[in-house]
Amino acid sequence: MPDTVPPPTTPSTVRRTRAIAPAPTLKVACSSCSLRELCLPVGLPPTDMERLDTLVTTRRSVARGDLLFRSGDPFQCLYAVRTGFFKTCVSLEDGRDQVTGFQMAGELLGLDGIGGERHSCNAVALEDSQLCVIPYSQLESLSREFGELQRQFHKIMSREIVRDHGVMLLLGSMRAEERLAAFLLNLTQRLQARGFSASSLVLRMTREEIGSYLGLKLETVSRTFSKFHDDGLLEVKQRDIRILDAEGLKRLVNSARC
Amino acid sequence: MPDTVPPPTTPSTVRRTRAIAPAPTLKVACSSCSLRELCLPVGLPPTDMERLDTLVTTRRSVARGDLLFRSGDPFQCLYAVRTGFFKTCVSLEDGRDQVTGFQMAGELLGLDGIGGERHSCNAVALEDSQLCVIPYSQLESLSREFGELQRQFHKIMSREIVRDHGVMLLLGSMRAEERLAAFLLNLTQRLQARGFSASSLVLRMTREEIGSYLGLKLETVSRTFSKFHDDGLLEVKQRDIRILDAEGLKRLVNSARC
DNA sequence: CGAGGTGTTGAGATTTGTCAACCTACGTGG
DNA sequence: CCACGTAGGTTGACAAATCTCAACACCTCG
Repeated sequence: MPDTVPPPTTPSTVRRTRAIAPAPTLKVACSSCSLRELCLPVGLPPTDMERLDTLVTTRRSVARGDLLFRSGDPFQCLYAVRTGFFKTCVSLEDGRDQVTGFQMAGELLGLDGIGGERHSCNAVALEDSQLCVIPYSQLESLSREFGELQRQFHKIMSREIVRDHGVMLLLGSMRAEERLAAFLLNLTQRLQARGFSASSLVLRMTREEIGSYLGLKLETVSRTFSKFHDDGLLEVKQRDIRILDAEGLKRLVNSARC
Repeated sequence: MPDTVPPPTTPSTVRRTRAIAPAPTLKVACSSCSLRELCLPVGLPPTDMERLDTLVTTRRSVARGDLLFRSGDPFQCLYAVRTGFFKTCVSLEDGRDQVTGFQMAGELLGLDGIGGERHSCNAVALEDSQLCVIPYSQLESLSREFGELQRQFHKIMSREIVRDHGVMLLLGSMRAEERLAAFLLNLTQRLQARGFSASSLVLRMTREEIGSYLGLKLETVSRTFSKFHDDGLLEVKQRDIRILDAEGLKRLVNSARC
């Protein structure tokens, strides 16, 4: 039974293989992880944290372009991004698909799989990445023991729902410029929380992937970038973005149609 | 402290008051509820079910047009729809808002509130409704005791996430006809699971609310209904819909752009 | 150095939105 | 019980946003 990690028997499935360090089984410890304030352990008391260290013991590396899991795979683990960057996407039979999110360090992947015991989306690494593996059944039992962990996990799921509602609002009632502005502000805010600059960023995804996430065609995304540039809001050099007028972007999102 | 039922002190807040039975505190029991196979208790063993009866002890009535909770309200309880129909919506400062879902019997409301300890959307009754009140902190402790309940609750949250991803797909990559077709098929499927006809339904929401959910203007929704009628897919008489060609609707959704 | 993936830009087509007029059904109050 | 007012629904004509198709530029990687 192909149960756990889908066997990369055919090296041809690995795109752009650039000799990723062979899955190091390093000592992992949430309690000493620099991401602990952005990840599952947020705010846990020391005792809970120690037990979490016993839960999260393995890592997994995924090379850029490779899948962490795909829709239909049996669900067993959640993953916390340690380094790197992911996208998740769902697809329709006819080939169309929709990027449902981009995940960076400290964010969880795989919550979609709990309900149906199979993953319902694809998770693709947009750069070489490392993840902490969280066996779900162990998380279940540990969170029966530790109320704070349970609560924290529920909060993470709830916030994912709220985030999704925000995306629906964006897709359902914003125009192209507002969508892109909201997207950039969201990205910089999350990057800033991770210690990066609030005003310059490197996009890890293509225009097409941004477009898919925002419900726009890649050309519209590209044009909107150009417009932002012409309006003095951004400096755009391919995937390098420098935000010149964050307030201007915020105004675009909020006071859209007065 | 206004803890449980918010005091309907000002009768003026109640629109269209048509003398709803004054919040009956009936004996409530999940174990004997006809909705148990569609609601939180799905698949729980008898012992867990009994304990659930001690958790869900109160009901709440909401008249058509009234709010169950609104964005910003402190979060304390989840709600299971017993009878009636709800919409949830999020709004932007500038007045625009987005319907994020429609909930019918057996479905849960309030999951958005766990993450921020406040509700992040409005829940509005689209018809006179009754709900079971599920105090969240008690659900937490009970689900630490009963693994099956914990797992069931996680599944419900996960499925909500998957549902939201489906809506993103709809909003991000489908055209008006596909969106409406997908919406109608989803509604009838859920109604059918509740013992209603698969081919005729009464919409509980306005064209504008459908439009908000689907990211379309009400005129577009109306025109699309008319087109479906002209194409022999539906019979439309205001809110009464009869589906004449379910296969045709499915074809619209799946094989959209060949 | 060349190839292929990615990004930009233009012109025209298409879909959806906007505004306005009008119709319909329902609930309220006379 | 009927008339009327109003919210909700339909339809038309036109405007605007976005998509489509196409050409071309750029950049990275082998």
